[in-house]
Amino acid sequence: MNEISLIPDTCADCPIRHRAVCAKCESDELERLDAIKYYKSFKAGQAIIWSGDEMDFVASVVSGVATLTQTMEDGRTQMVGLLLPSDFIGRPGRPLASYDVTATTDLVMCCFRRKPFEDMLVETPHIGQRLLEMTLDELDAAREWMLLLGRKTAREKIASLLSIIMRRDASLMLKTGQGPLVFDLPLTREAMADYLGLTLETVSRQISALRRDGVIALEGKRRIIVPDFDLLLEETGDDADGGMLA
Amino acid sequence: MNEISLIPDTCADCPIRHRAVCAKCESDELERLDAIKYYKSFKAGQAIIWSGDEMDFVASVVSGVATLTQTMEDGRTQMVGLLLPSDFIGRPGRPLASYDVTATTDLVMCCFRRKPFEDMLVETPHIGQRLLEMTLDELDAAREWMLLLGRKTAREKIASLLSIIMRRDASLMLKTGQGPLVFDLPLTREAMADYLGLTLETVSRQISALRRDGVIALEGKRRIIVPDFDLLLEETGDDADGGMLA
DNA sequence: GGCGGGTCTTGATCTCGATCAATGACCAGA
DNA sequence: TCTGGTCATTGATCGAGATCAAGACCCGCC
Repeated sequence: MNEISLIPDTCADCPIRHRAVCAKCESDELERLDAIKYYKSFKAGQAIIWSGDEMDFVASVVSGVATLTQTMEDGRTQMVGLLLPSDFIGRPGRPLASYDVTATTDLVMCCFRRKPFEDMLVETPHIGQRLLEMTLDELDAAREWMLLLGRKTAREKIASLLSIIMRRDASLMLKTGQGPLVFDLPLTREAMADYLGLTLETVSRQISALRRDGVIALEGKRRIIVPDFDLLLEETGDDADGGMLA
Repeated sequence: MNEISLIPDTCADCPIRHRAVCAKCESDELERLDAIKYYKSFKAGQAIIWSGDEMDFVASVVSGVATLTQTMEDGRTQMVGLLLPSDFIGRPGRPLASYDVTATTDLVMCCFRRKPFEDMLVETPHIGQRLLEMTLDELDAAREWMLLLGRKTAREKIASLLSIIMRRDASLMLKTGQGPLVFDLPLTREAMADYLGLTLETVSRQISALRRDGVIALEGKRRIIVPDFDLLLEETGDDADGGMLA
């Protein structure tokens, strides 16, 4: 039950050491960060922050998956961020949260008290430089996502989401021999719908359709098997070369 | 015909001096920037950059409006950025353009040669700090945009776009007496459709509907008159307080 | 002053995904 | 073992926006 074993003893042991906001830090900078940081764990489904909450910290996702969502007055919900290990939560200089943040799997965060973090942002350039890189990457991802939301069909949206999740946690992915790739969806059908701008029924139908057509196979509800990754890519509507950024 | 008169003589005269990437620069930093900069003008409709092009500069929009768009193989197009004066074009460290950039009005850009700009980014923290702020703002805007694309109705999308354009160039806006606000759309119906993830026919129909319902009035095709801004805001689907970021 | 092309509007019809509704699968707890 | 709850699937029908099509408006140009 206790997830404390997943919390790294030192930054050197940290699974996101080389990809998170601290990636460029020297050991003296890490020591300074160490003094203002603490770990926090959440269970799958638990709310981390509500939009409008006061936020006295910023954080990195150490393990697990969280989502950023916006909700309209009448309840319509859109996911606007999918946070995987090493991703950053919060905005320096902003005291109130702008989005709802929810853990969709069990999750560990490495939190930094906001004020001292902001001071370090000014004083130690490595953190600001890394945060700029990460923010530019997120902006690129947001722009791909906008193309998906505005112009892709439901089937293309599902195929795109599957390939995005596969790519983003490629390191954690289970490989079965040569070809087929296996991974677990960290999202419910409803969360997938909120990501894609669809209803959960349409998500379910399109997953069934992709299964019928042999593009994917299922093991239980959450485990996806992709026998041929190129076949999945063709269904995304992206360019053959992945439509990825040059 | 010659737009050269719109090019500022010195940075002190520059209309975007206090909002662009150079906003935090001291005079010595401005001098360094000055040595690597040049102005470039474009006519309405002209392509500035194609996705995949080599880009040996980054730039600020000085005056006019440009768009960032992505196009799928079959021609489906989605706008992913609307660049108004002071907005930044290009990504430090990236030699190839990721998006098509097009001038939708006559436009002046202040370009910086990329390599020396990247050097300054490392050496003078003010530029990197400002670029980080601007990028975080763009990311917030992209997330609002995702909510619009994924969950808003066609009518809400149009109302949202109108209020976004009004807000963003509020400074340039023509005020007629007290209440009614007047502004010119810097986009064709087709560009609006690409912004909103709609067809141009639907854009046209919804604009007509908002006109019929008295939410807006038209003067020609491009000039919009808003008799009551609150009425327009109600049509956007956003929270009463603008749904804006805390 | 009429012609041609770009831009915009409006109408008729179709279709994809939403909505409404029922059922199934799975699991934790009584 | 049964029960209630969450999550997912599938079917029937509806409707917002896409698509196809026809004109209107506007402006520069020969």
